[in-house]
Amino acid sequence: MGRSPCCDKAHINKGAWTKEEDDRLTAYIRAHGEGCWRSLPQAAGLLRCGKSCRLRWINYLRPGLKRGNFTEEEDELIIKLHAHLGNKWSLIAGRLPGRTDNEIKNYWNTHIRRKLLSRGVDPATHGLIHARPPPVSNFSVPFPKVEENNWGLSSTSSSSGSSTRASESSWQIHTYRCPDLNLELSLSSPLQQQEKEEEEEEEEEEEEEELMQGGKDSVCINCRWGLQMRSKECMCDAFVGLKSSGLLEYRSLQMN
DNA sequence: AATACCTACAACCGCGTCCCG
DNA sequence: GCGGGACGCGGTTGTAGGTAT
Repeated sequence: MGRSPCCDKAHINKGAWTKEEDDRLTAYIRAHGEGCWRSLPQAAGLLRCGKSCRLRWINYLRPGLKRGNFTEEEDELIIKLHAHLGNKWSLIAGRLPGRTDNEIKNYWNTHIRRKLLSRGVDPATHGLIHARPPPVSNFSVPFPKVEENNWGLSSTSSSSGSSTRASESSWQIHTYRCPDLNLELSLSSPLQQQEKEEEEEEEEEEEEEELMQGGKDSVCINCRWGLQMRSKECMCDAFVGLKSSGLLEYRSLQMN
């Protein structure tokens, strides 16, 4: 059962790469180019798994890689892209020349998460930590009668698995949950649902372009709902942009 | 100086997807 | 259409080096 291992683990090196291994891999790829990672180790005389070679090449040996600290501009770009794309590190890396997905992922988990937390922003959702629930009058959605604590000031330790180390355990992310409701907001008209789906790909590309141009008319959902930011300056740019060219539309509200 | 704890990041693992026969 | 191999991705772990006690 299960897939066969990618290589014979009994006869491969693991752990940190040596200078000699790096040199061998670099020399081989310079001579023969990338490709067929599975057979590369043997051909290059390396006792490594093909995956390991690929990772080493892509993350460290490949020419054109930027090493060293991320700039403030890169930080902000990563935050914007993450708000837009989520944990699609490879897509994010594609927007940052010279940076690798692994590097960005690590940087996110070690630096940017903390940076966002210090701004009062939940790095997982890009929403506010300790945010007050929006005034009920702003909703036309008929929620069930609210019981005590029904906004469910829920405490969850920050999300992403074991990278949330003990040092972060003191952080409690408080998010307001709608009681027993999985409320999915869709911004599309039900009548146009099918067309919309077909257009989504195009729009996504356009949005990405806008994003790259500085988020154009993006306004964060918190501003849209008139929520106060904890810090004085609004960080709309850090959130998924909702186009300010039109009102937030609830034409299609799906309650699951 | 010794030890515990923390941080950063390189590397590994397993799964999903793609491609080809 | 199906199955299997290879690749790519994201999550997770291991560990070296730094800092605090």
